Amino acid sequence: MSNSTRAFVGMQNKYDRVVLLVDMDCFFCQVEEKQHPEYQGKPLAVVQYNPWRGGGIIAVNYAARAKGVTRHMRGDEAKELCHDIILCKVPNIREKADTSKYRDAGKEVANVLQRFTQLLERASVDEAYLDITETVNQRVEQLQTGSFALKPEELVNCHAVGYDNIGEYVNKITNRFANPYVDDERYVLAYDPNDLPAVRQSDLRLLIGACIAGEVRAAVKAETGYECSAGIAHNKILAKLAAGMNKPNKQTILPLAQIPPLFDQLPVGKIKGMGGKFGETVCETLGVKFLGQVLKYSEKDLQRKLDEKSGTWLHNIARGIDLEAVTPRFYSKSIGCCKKFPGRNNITGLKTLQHWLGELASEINDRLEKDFIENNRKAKQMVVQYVQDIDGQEVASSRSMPLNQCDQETLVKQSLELIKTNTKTFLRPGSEAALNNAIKFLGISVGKFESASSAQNSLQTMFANQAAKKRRISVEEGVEKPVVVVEQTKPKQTEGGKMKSFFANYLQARKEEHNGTDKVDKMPSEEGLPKEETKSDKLAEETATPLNASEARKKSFFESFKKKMMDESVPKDSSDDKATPTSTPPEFRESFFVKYLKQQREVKKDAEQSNENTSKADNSSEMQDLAAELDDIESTNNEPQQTYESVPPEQSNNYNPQQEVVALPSPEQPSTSKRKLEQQNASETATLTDFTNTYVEYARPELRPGLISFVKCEECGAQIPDDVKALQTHRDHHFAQQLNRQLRSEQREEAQRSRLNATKTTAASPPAKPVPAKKAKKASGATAAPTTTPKPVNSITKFLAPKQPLEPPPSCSNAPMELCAECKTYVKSVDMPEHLDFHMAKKLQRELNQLEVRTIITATNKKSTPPPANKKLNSTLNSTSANHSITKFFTQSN
DNA sequence: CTTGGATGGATCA
DNA sequence: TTGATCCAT
Repeated sequence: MSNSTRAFVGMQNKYDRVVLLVDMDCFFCQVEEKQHPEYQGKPLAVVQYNPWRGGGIIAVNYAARAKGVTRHMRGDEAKELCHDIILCKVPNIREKADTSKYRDAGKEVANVLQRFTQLLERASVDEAYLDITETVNQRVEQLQTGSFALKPEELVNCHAVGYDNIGEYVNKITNRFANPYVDDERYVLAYDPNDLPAVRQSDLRLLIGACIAGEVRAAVKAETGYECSAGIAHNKILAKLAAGMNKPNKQTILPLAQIPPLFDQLPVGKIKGMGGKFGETVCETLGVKFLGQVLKYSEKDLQRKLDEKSGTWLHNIARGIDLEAVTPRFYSKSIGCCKKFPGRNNITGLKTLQHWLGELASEINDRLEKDFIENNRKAKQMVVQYVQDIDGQEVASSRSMPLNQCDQETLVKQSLELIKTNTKTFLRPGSEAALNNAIKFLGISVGKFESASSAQNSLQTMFANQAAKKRRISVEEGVEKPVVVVEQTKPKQTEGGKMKSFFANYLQARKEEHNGTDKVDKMPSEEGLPKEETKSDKLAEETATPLNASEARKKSFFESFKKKMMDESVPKDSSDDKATPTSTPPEFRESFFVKYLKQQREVKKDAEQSNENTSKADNSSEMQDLAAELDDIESTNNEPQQTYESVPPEQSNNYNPQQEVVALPSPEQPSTSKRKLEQQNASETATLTDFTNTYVEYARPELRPGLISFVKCEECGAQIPDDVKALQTHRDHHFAQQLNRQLRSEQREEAQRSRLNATKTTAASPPAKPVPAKKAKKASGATAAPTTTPKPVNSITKFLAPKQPLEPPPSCSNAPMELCAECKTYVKSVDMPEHLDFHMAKKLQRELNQLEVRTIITATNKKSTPPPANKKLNSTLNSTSANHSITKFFTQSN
C-alpha cells in the first residue's frame, strides 16, 4: 500500500490543478555559502573528494558559471577559467564522500515547503513538487468576495512564458475581466468545449499560483537563507519545464496558450523523461526534433511506433497534458550508498572487499539509526549492487535479501554472502584471499521500510480503515475523480475597469513613494554588469546608501540583462561583449530558451502591429504603460522599504504589512449546470478523503504551522488552515505523534538496555538522546532550563479534550455543524458519525497500547516549539492582508 | 585513475 | 517479487 506507484488524475481534470516545482539554485553551493558567509558573492564550486585533477565538480554557483565553469569539469580546469574560484570539498567520512550535509539542508527546505501543502513530493534532495490546487481555489473564492487581492509586488522575479514581463500577463488577465469571452473564439478552435471553463480560468489560477510560489520562495529564503527557482503550471512536466526557463532566483508561469508555440521549437529532450535513450528513440522513429512535431501523429500511430503506454503518454505530453499526480512523499523509500573503484582501485582481495563492505554498511547503519529516530521505521530489505570485471567486461549485478537486523555486521555478512553465492567462481582457484573477478563498483542499499512497532501498524490500519470507509461513501455518491474543479457561480459585469484602476492607483501610489527614483532614464548603454556587481549593490543598500546611484545601476542591470537576452542570437558576440564576458552566463548563450524568448518577441511585435486596430478600443496603450511601470517596480522594488530586521529586504517586500490592499473584482462567470457543480463539490470532498488516506503515512506532524492558515493550534502554536477537517486532522496528528513518541521512547530504552548489556558499562549514559542536537540554531541558546523540562505524557488527554471549546469556525461552507462532546470541536454534521468513529478508534488504541503516564525524552520537543523565525514570519503574516482579508471574508459571507 | 560520483526513483520482463 | 536498466540531479 505504501508502495502505491504513480497515481493519475482523470483526463477531464487536466487543467484543474496548479502544480509548483521548486528547484534550489546550485544547492550544494548555497549550502557551502551559508556555512561560510565569507564566501558569499564569490565564485564557488563544490568538488567531490577525488584528489585527481582537483576533484570532480558537482555544483557551480552563478558567479563561477559566469566564468564558464560547469559541472563535469575537474577542479583544475575550473581554476584555469576562474583563478579565484573557491573549491569546496564534499566532506570525506569513511574514505568516501559524505553528502549528509546537503541531505539535511534539503530537509530543512522541505520542512518549509511542507507548510504550504500536504501534497508535497520531494523529487530529489533539492527539488520538490507542490500541488497547490486547493489553496489556489480558496483564493479564487476569496478573490470573488473581495477578501483577497493580488498584489503586484508579490510578482517580482516572476515571468510568464510568451510575455515580455509579468505585467503584460497581468494585463492580459485584466482585459479578460472586462470582456470574459474575448478569447473564446480562439479557445473554441483549440480546446474541447468541455474544457472551456477550465481554460478560461487557467491564466488567473496560474497567476494566483505564482503569488503562492512567491510566498513559498520568500519563506524558504527567510527561514533557511536559500534561494530557489520555481515553475508554475497545470502539471508536473510543465512546471518542471517552466522552472528551468528563468534561473536563478526566479519563477516562471507556463500559460496554457503558450504551450503550442513553445513546443513548436522545444527540443524533445528538454522534457523530463526524454533526455535519454527514450527521447532519442522517439526522435529517430518519428523523425522529429521538436515536441510540437509529434502532434502530427495520432495516438494510435504513436502507440504502434513506440508502445501502447509510451504512445499515449507522448500523445498527451505533446499537448501539454500530464496526468501524473503529485504523490505526497517526504521521506525517501530507500537509503543507500555506493562507491566506485576505478582502475587500479579495483577490489581484488577478499579482505579489501570486506573492508569496503564494512564502510558502506557503517554508513548505512548510521543513517538508518537517524532515520529510525525520526520516522520510527525499519528497513526490511537490503540490496547489494556490484560491478565485476569479468574478462574485461563490466558486469553489473544486484541481489536482494530480507532484513531482520540492520547492524553493520549483519549487513556486511549478508552482502558478502550474496556476492559470493551469485558469482560462479568467487575466489581465484588455489587462493584463499584473491577474488576471481575484480570489483569495480560496490553499493548497499536498504528499503522496504515498515513501521517499527506493531502498535504503530495498528494505528495505521486504523487510519487506513477510516480512509477506506470514506472512499466507500464517496463511491456511493458517485464520485470517482479526486480533483477539485473550480467553478464560479456569480456572474458579475463591469468589474474590469475596477481592476485596472486598482493597478493604476497602486502604481500611482508607488510612484509617489519612490518619488523621482523611478524616473531615472534607462541606461541601455551600460550593458553587461557582471553579477558580482548586483550583489555588491545589495550590500550597498544595506549600508544605507539607497538613492539614485545604486538604484540606477540596478535598474540598468535589469535592462541590460533583458537587452542581452533579446540581442542574443543576432550576430555572434561583438568585441564589446568580450570586454564584459561575465554578463551572461555561458549556458544562456546557446540556451534554447533564449532563442525561444527572442523569437517570441519578434512574433509578438508583428502581432501587435497587426492587432493594433482590434484592441485599440480597449485602451491597450494605457495597459502597456501599466505594464511598463509594473516592470519598473520590479527593479525598484528591491529597495528596502521599511525596517525589517533579520528579514532580507528582497523577501520582506513580499510581506509588507503597510501595503495597501485593494480587492480584485471577480471575473465574469461561464454558465454552469447545477448538476455539474454538485459533482464538483462532491469531488472536492473526495480530494480530502483521498488525502487523509495517505496522511498518516507521509505527513510530518511537527511541521504544520501554515502560512496560509488562519487558526492557531493551542497545542503547538501551529497555524492551521481554517477548515474543520484540517483542524481535526491536525489534532489527530498530535495524538498520533504523542503515541509515536511514546513508542519510540520505549524502543530507545529497550535498545539502550540491550546495548548496555552487550557492551559492559560505559559511563552513566543519560537517557538516550535521540536527536543529535546538531543544528546550531540561533534560538537554541535561550531555551535552556524551564522550557525544555519534559512534558508529562498525560497531556495526551489534552488532545481529546481541549481546554475550551473552539469557536464554531465561521462557516467555510454552509454545512450545518455540531459540537462534538468528546473533543469539544465543531464538526460538520455529515461528518459526525465518522468523527465519533475516530474517537472510538482512539480509545481502542489507547487500551491496546496500555498507555501509561511516562516521561518524554526531552530532545524530541525541539520541533514542537517552532523556531523564532517561524514565529516572526507568522506574526508578520498575520498582520498582513491575508489575515485582514480573511476576517473580511467571514464577515461578508455571513 | 578512463572518461560524471553518489544517490534515489521508476519501469519492465 | 526480483534483477536489470534507465533516468535525473
